Amino acid sequence: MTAKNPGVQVRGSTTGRPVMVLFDVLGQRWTLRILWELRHGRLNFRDLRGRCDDISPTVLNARLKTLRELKLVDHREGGYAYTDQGAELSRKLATFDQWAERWAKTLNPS
Amino acid sequence: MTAKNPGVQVRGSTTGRPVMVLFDVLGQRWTLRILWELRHGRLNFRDLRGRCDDISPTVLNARLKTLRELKLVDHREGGYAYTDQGAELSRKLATFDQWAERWAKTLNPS
DNA sequence: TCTTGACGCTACACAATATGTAGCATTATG
DNA sequence: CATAATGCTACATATTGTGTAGCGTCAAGA
Repeated sequence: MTAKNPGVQVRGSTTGRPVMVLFDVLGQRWTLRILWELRHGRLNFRDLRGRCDDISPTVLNARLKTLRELKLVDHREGGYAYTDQGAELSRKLATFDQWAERWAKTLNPS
Repeated sequence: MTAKNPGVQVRGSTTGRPVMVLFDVLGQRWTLRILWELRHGRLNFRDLRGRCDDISPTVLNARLKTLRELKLVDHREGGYAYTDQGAELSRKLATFDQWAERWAKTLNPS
């Protein structure tokens, strides 16, 4: 499964519509989690892996490769971090946190 | 892999933090797509399947089951549709569309 | 009362992906 | 040199998804 650029056809869609490309990559296991954990700042491979409950390095590497290709994450001295675009996306993901808290309350009013 | 309620421990996380539950389910293949397609209004199983590029019915059913358990989707006469909570979430997803369009332009300035 | 068709699935064999552990190659440090 | 940290890769096993067939229920028409 290779990440495709938006504008190109993608698994599960014949449109190549950018949002489909995004959903395709976010819908892979661990991608959302990785983006979420990078909010802690630039992290090296092993630290990021630790934050992600010791995800298999095979998968972590595959996801990081995709995220780099899609210019959501970069890799420099010191480790992995958001690009500007990735930071924008992560700000969107951050809003899911508050939403999920409210959602959880209505699900488990306990 | 069963969907767990927020507040309960979840695959890939020891916190049970609600946003992790959300990322867990959104990170399964097809979940984002299914939520996206439901923006067309209430759809029956076969129509929804058609919108999702004829996804395997096995997976569609599994995802719908999870989404119903998490009260993001309901199933009534006429088919599947968002709950109020699901509609809130889908509004968040809708903003990804515009974002992805801009992102695509910077990726492929063509 | 017999089709016929729509619908919501389930079964199942096969294919693709993820997991988990080991460990290699490179670089820096003592 | 030896040691340790880092960024991975290899690989066998386990989990998940795919794709096709088709079943059971219901409702409408002949």
